[in-house]
Amino acid sequence: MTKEKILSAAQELFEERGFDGTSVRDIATHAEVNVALINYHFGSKDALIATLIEEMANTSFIKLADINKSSDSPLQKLFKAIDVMVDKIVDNKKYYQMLHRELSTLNRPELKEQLVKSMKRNRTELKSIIEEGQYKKIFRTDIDMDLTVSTLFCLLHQVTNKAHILKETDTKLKNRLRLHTQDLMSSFLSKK
Amino acid sequence: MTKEKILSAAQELFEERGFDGTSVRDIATHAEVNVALINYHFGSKDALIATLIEEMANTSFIKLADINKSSDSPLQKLFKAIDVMVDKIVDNKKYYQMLHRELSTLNRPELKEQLVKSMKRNRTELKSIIEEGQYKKIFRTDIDMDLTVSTLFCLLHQVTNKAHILKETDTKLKNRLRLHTQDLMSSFLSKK
DNA sequence: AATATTTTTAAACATTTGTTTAAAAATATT
DNA sequence: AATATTTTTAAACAAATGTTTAAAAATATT
Repeated sequence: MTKEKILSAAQELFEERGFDGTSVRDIATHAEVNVALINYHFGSKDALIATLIEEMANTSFIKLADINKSSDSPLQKLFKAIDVMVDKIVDNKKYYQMLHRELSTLNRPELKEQLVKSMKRNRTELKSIIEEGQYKKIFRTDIDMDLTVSTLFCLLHQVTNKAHILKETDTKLKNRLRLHTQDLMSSFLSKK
Repeated sequence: MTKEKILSAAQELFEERGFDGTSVRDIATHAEVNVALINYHFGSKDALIATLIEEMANTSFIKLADINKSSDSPLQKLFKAIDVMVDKIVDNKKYYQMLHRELSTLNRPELKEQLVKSMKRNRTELKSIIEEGQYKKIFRTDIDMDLTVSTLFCLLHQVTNKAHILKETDTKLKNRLRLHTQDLMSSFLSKK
């Protein structure tokens, strides 16, 4: 109970102010709990962050494997993958905002590695969808695969940072993002 | 002399560890200067940051206006603009890395506003290039302009974060980035 | 019911933070 | 050369940080 209260208070404050910007006293106050309990239950602030990052690593994993296994065409798979990613990212805007913020701040390599690893799994799934399309002669092969996959991800994640975009309702935002991304990727990958 | 020493030490450390991660004593040591001189010359750490952000706002402005004024075709203009931006961003990787890191951390609205403003000028220039292409019936008009411009910028800026990409030489990196971006944008914007 | 264990509390601790002070040194002005 | 101003220094300051402590309270075990 206390542990959960601390964890959710920490997550909430971290999303808002970042790891460094949040003190253990902030967390304790917000969780309505004594300061010492954070160290009692987690050992240290760093350990608390590590616990939360483990959870983050799972949250940031997007299930694309099923899509990849289906019998859809590569383009259909790509579109479905974009669908799933757009939903997940827009539904967890604040979380992804924190993820990227901390990813560029975090100075503890093991924790960073954990986050990068979970994101890499998504990249791999997406890459194999595109490669299937190339193998089936539907997609161009003369592309920079690495930058292409990166582009797709950074394009989706950009919404978490753009204040003016975030003003829209989630439904509208999802639609815009989905259409734009699918349009962009299919224009780029389709053979001329 | 002292002021400059402090400023460049601060910039260096901020690029590495961020505003919050750098203490005034870090800066003083690195600049080989007494701690009190930071407050003597700048008033406060915050004022030092503000001074540096002002410089940053100028650095992050990329001169695209000349390109826009030339008699090139919209596609040529777009390609030239990408050229210029790729050069600037790759040549100032660390700086842009800091820019985006702090942009998501900074809690002082006036400073944030300053940075956003200088970046907005680049967006405006790029938008007008694309709009000219649309007006001249060379580019598609059924696109999400806002997301398109955002995509272009986040795509270019992504290199500052991807460790595996940064291992390459600048020349190679610039080439890859330029080719990929130009390819992507022309595939997307060209009418079918 | 008595005892042992776990959890919570308020207070203190040691560091680190940005900042100020007051004297010393360096430089500029007369 | 004497004086005034600016710059630099070492030391101290107050506030905030993460953490520990030792006693109290709550809970579990016997």
